[in-house]
Amino acid sequence: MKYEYITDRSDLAKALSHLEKDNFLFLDTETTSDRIRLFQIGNEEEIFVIDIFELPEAVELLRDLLSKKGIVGHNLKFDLKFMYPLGIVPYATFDTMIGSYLLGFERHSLSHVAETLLGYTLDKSYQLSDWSKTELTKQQIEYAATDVLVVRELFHRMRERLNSLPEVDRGEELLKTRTARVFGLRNPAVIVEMAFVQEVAKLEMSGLPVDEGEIERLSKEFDKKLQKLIMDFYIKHRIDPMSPKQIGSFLKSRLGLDLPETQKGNISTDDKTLSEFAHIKEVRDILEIRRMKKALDKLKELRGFIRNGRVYPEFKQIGAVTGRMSSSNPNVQNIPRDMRSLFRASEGNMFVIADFSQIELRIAAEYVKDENMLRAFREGRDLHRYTASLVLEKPEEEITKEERQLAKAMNFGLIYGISARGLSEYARSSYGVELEIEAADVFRKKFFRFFPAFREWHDSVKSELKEKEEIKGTTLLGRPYRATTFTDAVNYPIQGTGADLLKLAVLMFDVELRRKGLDAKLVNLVHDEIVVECPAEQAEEVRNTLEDAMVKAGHIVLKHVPVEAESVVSESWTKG
DNA sequence: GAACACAGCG
DNA sequence: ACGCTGTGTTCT
Repeated sequence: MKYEYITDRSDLAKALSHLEKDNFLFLDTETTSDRIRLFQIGNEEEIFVIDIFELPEAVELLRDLLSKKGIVGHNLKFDLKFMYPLGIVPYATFDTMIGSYLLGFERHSLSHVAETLLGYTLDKSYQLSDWSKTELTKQQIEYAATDVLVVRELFHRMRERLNSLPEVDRGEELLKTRTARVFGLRNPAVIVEMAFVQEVAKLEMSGLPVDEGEIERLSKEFDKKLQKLIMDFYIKHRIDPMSPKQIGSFLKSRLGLDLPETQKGNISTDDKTLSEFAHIKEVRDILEIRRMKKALDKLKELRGFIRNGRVYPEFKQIGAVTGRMSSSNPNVQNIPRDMRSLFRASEGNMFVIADFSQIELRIAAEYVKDENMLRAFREGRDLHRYTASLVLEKPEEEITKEERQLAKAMNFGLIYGISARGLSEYARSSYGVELEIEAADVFRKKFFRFFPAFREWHDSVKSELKEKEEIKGTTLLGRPYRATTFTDAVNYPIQGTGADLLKLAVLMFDVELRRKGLDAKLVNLVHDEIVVECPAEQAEEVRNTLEDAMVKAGHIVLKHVPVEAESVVSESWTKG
């Protein structure tokens, strides 16, 4: 393998001059706990291993060089988080780990992907070796260079595969972006994901500000209350209200309740089951204890992650098979709505919060090309109300709240792969609407009469799954998916297109921020919602910029249905 | 340590 | 009925 270990100033200048003609470079770093030790960088012919401990002045040269170059690497989020504090910001990114996700591989580490795509067996044992000592071993340096070599070979195979994905009829605008041009990419979803790597790195660095005092206060208060509730319950009934098993047998044999069984044959005591027996005092007590416990758990989780007034969650760029992100340590995508006021913009700043309205239904309408639903959206109707009026054959003005909720359950059913039993169940548990299975089936049939493209779509998915055991398709922006069940097959393209749209909106927002010289930070993303923190005096302009970016992204993804975004400026993560 | 139940979000 | 993560209990 051809590589050069650079510890000398004149060698460095010469090495970097060899890389100037390329549009993109292959890159990896080796780091100690807090900073970069080695910078491995190369083109198609050469690889240089630059020792930053020996040559700190390399940082400035790399800053200049990389500001004009695309970089190709594996899990670039990791490297970018070390590079940004040094002021090194690449012109564009291509991440072979993200490529692995997009191509639907099972495992995504460099060694797994190298094996899948190149048939290589990689030795990663040096990755965790000591990169802080003065003299690195020959093996360490060779290991460092090897990673770049592997990434280089991976890139060519991977680009070939990504560029061979089915063509889509939208997103042409994205083919002119820097990411597409620098790396020669043709699939709009791939272009979005590769560019989005930098957004995720910045998002993780920003963190999310919290009201630490309030979290401490509430923790103490809830802890006290919960202890008392548990103790009172135990004194009365001599069972642990935290144990579903004990609760199950208590409610069944001591109170004589007729509770259903779980899959494993246990007595079901979950919220949806117990809420039917909410007229019984003991059941209400259990539910109250559970609610309090949950709130306390969430507070405890948050508390352990606070560093100088913020939490720094980990975001997986492709956390779900559909392309959605996920968040952990702490998870900031499942904060209870009534606890969101615990997140407060820091001194002098405000949050700008925006979400897409009814985005998955709009996507579904466009995906199946249902003329009736598309028209309803174009006419600016409240779609749940409209559906209720069609199915119940009453004017929209006469639709009650309950009837609208029922229609909402039906509309959601479209996205999840509706069944009469599922609809009946969902209507009751999520919306408190009683609906017999027979009645649900009548509604379902009517529903499909009014939105015939959905019936045709569901039918064709079913028959395709009878012929083969899988369906392969793409989202509207060309993200590939593979489904083996009916419900997955109708859900993946819709949820996946939603993920495409959110990521595109964030990218377009960032471009506009830089153009306008605003200094807003992305601090959270929750599937159809974007949360930004910015100086209070810029908030209104940032709000307009964000909403505009979301709607413009909507126009790229959806051609036949309008996209609407709602936004607010707020001190805390709440509406208004 | 794995599997399950439960509960929060979109 | 689709997609997630965290906590705690129970089973092995």
